[in-house]
Amino acid sequence: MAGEQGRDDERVTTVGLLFESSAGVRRVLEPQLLVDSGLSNHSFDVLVRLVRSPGFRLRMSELASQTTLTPSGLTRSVDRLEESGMVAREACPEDRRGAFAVLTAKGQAVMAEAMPLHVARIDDLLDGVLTPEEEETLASMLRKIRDHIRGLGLSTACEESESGAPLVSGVS
Amino acid sequence: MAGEQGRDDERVTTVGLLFESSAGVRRVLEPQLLVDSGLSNHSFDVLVRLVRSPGFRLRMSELASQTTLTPSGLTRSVDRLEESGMVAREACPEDRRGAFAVLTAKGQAVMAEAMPLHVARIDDLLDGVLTPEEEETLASMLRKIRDHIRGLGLSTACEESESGAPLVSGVS
DNA sequence: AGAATCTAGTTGCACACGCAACATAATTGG
DNA sequence: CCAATTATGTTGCGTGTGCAACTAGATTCT
Repeated sequence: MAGEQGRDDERVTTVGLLFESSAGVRRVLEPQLLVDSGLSNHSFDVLVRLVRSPGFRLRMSELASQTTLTPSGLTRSVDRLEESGMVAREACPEDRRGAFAVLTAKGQAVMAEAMPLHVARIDDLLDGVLTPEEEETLASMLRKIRDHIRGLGLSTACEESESGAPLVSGVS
Repeated sequence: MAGEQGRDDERVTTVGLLFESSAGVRRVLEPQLLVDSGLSNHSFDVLVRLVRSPGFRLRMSELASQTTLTPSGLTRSVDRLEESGMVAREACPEDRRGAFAVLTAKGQAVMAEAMPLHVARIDDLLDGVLTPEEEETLASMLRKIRDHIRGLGLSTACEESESGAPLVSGVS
């Protein structure tokens, strides 16, 4: 079963392409973002979600599931953002174990400056590569993939028992 | 230039979607890959390039530029693969500072088992999300992006002087 | 109500990554 | 032919990340 190559292999390639292009875009954009605004990609990601949220606030868990970070990574990321004075933690009145991350005035100012710069960088990078319709198509496909993955068990994985044990030789 | 929101913002979203879907796919696939074959995403990536190369061999630099790793990261990655006995380093006769990474018999065996499993995992993940034509379209767009980025200065960045200094407040 | 279970968020730990500096070898120039 | 420059690959160091274990608060069940 599943021994041939060809159509199956295309999917591996597509996934590889997804990783490659994502990493490539990131490798180009991240240093520029750092120079322009002093922000890492992850920090920017967090701040973007906050800017777009009503009241500039979001629950930690919500933030974690929206960004590409795990809860643990998000905690550290927000720690750093808090140290920089761009984000503040606020207790949640209804759920005393929960916490909001809220954008401070400084955070808003930073983003107000960072966004146009970043948009310009992206334009520099992407102009002439895809037509506007292609970009739209790309976005819609990526959205489908993302939504599908979000629909799976994001938090606690449960269905893990179909193949059981490590099948490949002993690899440490 | 590049100050309004709207169409410009779409691109930010598209790039965000690229990061998100890539990270999401990876978060799902990587643990499965580890259980199935004992390989990390990066290791698998390296091995795939080698499997597809004539003589199962590739120069370190070539490998670095093809994968999502920096030369430094690749060195460590190949170190680990070498410890596991899946890859061996071989001196390059024509260029005595260069090195080949070559797949050992064990490495080939591991990949022979890992590939079908991984393909099945990807099928599980992606089936029903995109039509075959959509997948093809997606792949071709991602390829365009990747190729465009590869065409830029991959190694030593040179054109970095258009905006000069950090423009946003003092952010540490 | 009280115990068991579950959820939100944080931390210890180990590990992998990138950057910058380095060693070594090839290439170019005087 | 020997010096300066460039290219290949590896290491020291700092940092960011995820996993698993943990604390604390909510929820459910009897």
